[in-house]
Amino acid sequence: MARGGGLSIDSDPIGSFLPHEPIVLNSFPEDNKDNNNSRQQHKWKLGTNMDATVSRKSSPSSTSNTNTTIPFQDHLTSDDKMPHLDEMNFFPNKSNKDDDDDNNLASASTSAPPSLDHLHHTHDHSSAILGLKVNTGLNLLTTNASSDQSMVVDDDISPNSGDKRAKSEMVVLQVELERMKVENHRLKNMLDQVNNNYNALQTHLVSLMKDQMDKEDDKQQPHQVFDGKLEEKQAGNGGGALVPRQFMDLGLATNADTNETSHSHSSSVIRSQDSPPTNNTEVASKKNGGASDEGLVFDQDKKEFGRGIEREDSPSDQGVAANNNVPKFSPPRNVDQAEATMRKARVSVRARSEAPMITDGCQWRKYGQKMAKGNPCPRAYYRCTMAAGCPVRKQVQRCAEDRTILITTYEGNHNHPLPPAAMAMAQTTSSAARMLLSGSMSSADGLMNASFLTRTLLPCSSSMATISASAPFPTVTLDLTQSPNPLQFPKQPSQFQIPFPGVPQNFANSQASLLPQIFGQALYNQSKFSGLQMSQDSDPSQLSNQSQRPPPHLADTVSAAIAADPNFTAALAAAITSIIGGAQPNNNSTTSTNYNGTTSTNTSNGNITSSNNK
DNA sequence: CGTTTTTGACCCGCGC
DNA sequence: GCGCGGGTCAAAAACG
Repeated sequence: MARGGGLSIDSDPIGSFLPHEPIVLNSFPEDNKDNNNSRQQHKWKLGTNMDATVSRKSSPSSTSNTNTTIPFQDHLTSDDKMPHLDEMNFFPNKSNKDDDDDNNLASASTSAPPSLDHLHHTHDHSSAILGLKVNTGLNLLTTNASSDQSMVVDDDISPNSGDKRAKSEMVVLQVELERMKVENHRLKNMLDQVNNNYNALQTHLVSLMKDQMDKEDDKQQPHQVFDGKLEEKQAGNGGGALVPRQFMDLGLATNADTNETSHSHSSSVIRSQDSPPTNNTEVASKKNGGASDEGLVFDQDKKEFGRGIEREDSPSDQGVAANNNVPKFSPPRNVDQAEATMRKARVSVRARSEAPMITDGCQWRKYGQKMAKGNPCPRAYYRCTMAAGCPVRKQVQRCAEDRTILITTYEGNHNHPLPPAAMAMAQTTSSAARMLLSGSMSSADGLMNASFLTRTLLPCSSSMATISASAPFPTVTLDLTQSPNPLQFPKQPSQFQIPFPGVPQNFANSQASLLPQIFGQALYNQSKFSGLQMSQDSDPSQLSNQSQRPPPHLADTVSAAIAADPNFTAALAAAITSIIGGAQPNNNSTTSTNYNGTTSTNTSNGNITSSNNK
């Protein structure tokens, strides 16, 4: 049981909410400890999409679930065969049933798709139509459908018409020709449109696949990550104003890896652009011996586990070090030492749970346990085992004051795709870390963030999030132990207690695993907003003002995710979708903010403390 | 047999 | 320099 206990717990819940990715979720059998899980899932995901597309092409009617997309796929299909207008059968069931359909032509002729149908019929029953036209004059578009059959009969019955009739036919034919020209033009436009859609889709698909590839590359060449950082750092040193800061993005890699859409690029953008600060500047504050094996794979790991430079210089690095960043990196050994003094951002989650660990969707391996000072409960150290060399670690410890409270502290960013459940937590920690980091840029910003957090994210809770940048690591603490408080979540508790099908879980676990989602989203948005604000307003007072009145959309998003939807699954999905769909926050502007090392405390709620030491 | 946990030892940073 | 505390390693044990 204990073996892979994390797994058995992990196999779970959050994932199963996401309707979008049933395959992924189902692919998490409880006992499957295979590290390849996540990768496989993503393969499946991609494969599924591809298959779906193909199947739609081959047999449009075969798709069952994605009804909304079928028509579009059909368009694509038709578009593939562009030339055959007649095959653009928008109403296959009607096809050539004539009469009744013709009755609809008149009214339909004003809209494009029906006109196609119309065209169909004009080809097949031109004679009938002609007969019709003869009797109804030029009133083609309005009442021509009055009695199609009778017209045909008339045509048959009275073949011996005079010249007038022939002239009338000519006129009718001309008119009809004219109309068909218009129809043709319209159809051409439609084709163009469909074609454009198809091309857009194709482009999108290609870009997605390209992103996928890029992610793979990123994994293999994480040095890129440090590019921006170094440059920034050098720039900062050159300016003399910047003190080496400690940045880290928790879970960003996860985002990049798991969010298959436009997200991927954003993560790289963040790393290279905005973050001089952010980045995995996972400080090399660790001991030497720690580096051993894992450090060879990723720079992050080197930074994380080893003294960095030594390992980067080591031949074993060559594979990865082939990239051009190493030269940039090697010079500043001083920088590396300076980094050693920098701190790691951490995200701590407090939740009531009887379980030894909260559910976060990842696989963890315990690698150590220690008695921590001031706490009779031992602190356990876990390492993410979902991928070799994943630098993410977490500490789990029970609260000394209240042993029902489990404190889980995350640090590091995943270097592999994650299942939605894990992504949720990763996103949460990532967002929180980003927020923290952006807050650490300056006391003013930190103030804003702190205030923001409580006022927007947690309007009904004054003590659920704590930002503490105290030594040695800046930490965001998400306190999930109070959510059951009816005063704080007046009507929500039932939602958070929704049992997850097939996943026996206690309430605490639910909280621990779900609430972070909401936090994550809100924090994420908040962080985003923070960056935005910083880019536009540098006046702390304005920032404070901003913090006083959070943007409505933020509150809306959060509250919508939490409360609006009675089905928490949907709410969760919405939250995740929002996260995935949104662009990564761009904290670029914050990089110019000096790290002034001040300590400030926001006592607005008496719970938010943002302090930067050193 | 492979994987995970346990646990003592070790390393490192920090404060005195 | 020394001790303390935090964090990690790695051999041994345990487990499935």
